[in-house]
Amino acid sequence: MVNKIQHTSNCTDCNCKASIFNSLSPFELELINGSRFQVSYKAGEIIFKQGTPSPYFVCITSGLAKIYIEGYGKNLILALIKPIDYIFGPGIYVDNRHYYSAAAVEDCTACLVDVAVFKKLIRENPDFAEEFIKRVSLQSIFNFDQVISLTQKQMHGRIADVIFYLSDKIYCQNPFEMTISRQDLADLSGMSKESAIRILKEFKEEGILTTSGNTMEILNIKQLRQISETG
Amino acid sequence: MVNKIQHTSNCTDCNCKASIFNSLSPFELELINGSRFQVSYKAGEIIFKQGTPSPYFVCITSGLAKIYIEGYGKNLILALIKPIDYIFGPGIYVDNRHYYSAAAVEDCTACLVDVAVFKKLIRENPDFAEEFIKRVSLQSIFNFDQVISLTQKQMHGRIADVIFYLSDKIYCQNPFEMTISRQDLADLSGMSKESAIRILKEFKEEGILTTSGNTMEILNIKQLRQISETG
DNA sequence: TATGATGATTGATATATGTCAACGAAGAAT
DNA sequence: ATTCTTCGTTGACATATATCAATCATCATA
Repeated sequence: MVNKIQHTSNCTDCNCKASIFNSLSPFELELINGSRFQVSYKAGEIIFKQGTPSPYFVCITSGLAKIYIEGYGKNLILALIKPIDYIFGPGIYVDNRHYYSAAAVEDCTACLVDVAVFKKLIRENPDFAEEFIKRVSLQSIFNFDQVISLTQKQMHGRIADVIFYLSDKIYCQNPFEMTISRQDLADLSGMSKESAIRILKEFKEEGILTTSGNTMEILNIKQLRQISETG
Repeated sequence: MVNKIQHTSNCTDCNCKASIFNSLSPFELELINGSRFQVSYKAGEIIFKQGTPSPYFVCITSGLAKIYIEGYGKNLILALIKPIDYIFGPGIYVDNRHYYSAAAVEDCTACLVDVAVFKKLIRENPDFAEEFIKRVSLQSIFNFDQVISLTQKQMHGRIADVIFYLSDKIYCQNPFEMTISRQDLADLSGMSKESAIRILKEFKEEGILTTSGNTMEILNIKQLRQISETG
């Protein structure tokens, strides 16, 4: 399932490293580089499973991945991860276990870095530590928004939120190609696949958006925003 | 609303400081002490509001507080905070704003510490930084459990989860005195107050728990656990 | 071309849950 | 004691949402 690939370059020269690494010195980057290896995943493959040990810090360098909690019979997607971004879990500083699973949505390549090296740098480089805490904080804030959407909005509002998430944060264009499945859409918005499809259909009927094949275009952003805000 | 109170002691001798401060030296504690002041809140009073600047790190030294997100028409209680625990928000490292509100559920006293001092110590003391990250991580893990409960369990399971939270984590005894309102119970479990009351009534009818006045006792822990797990 | 397999879509139905309104209880204020 | 206010409780009802089953579309494979 996991194919190790030769190092294609080194971290110092890498132009696709996550922004958090900007706070590292060349020497520190070399440390990262020494423990790093590169892996590729095919769409659908699992990167790691909830509950398993967490020896690596995962940085997605191409493709699209999802992180999701395996709950009671269904999954909740916490976020989609695109390049250049990394996946870290709260377990790293608790019991070194994953508290969610990760899987490739599109074919992916990733750099894996030894967690011990990462933690060492957190201790030694305050700028790096601050960047890390900042990143964790941003993720928390995002999760807060998500929880409020999931627990206090009805299905229409939740789907609207997810569509904006895809358009604004993930694909970053308006007619965009949905590389996630309807099930993923449902797992992002905390509802059944059938319900998600029905809402999408209603949106199409009302002229709020169109789909053709896997391409989706938001036609009436204002109205969709309205739906998002009125719950 | 907020009454400043004289310092009753100093941080070095304080026997009610949060465990994270154990990693600080006497000198560092003195830094904290210098910027610290003590405040008391009456039950119901707001400690800080979502959206406002976040100049202090708040440590609850007596009483019970709640942190909650003000959403669309209703609130979601993220956690109850009891002594000796502290309230920190993700905004501290982002834009220095609060991303949730805090209020006293019971009469409370709290120590407020300048965020700048706190951040300075995070930079200078790696043990302190690690403890902080660990604490943030634990909070994240707790939030994950909460989100899954809220989004994937039905009302009975959610109420069961909240009752265990109160009994095991907050009041830490089995017949316990509920100092939170029914509305708080509802805001903890993401449902309407009426629904929360109805579930409680069913649990009483089935002999799972009893209430008299504000005292609640779980009679059938096994069955309640079962309800929590089957959603 | 035929044949599956997988995912997307639709319809019918049951039910979990919120909303609204009324009422009761307990305490605070007059 | 009386009034008022807040909180807890209950019932009736509407509806948001999941579930189940069937059909359809698409694509890989024989």
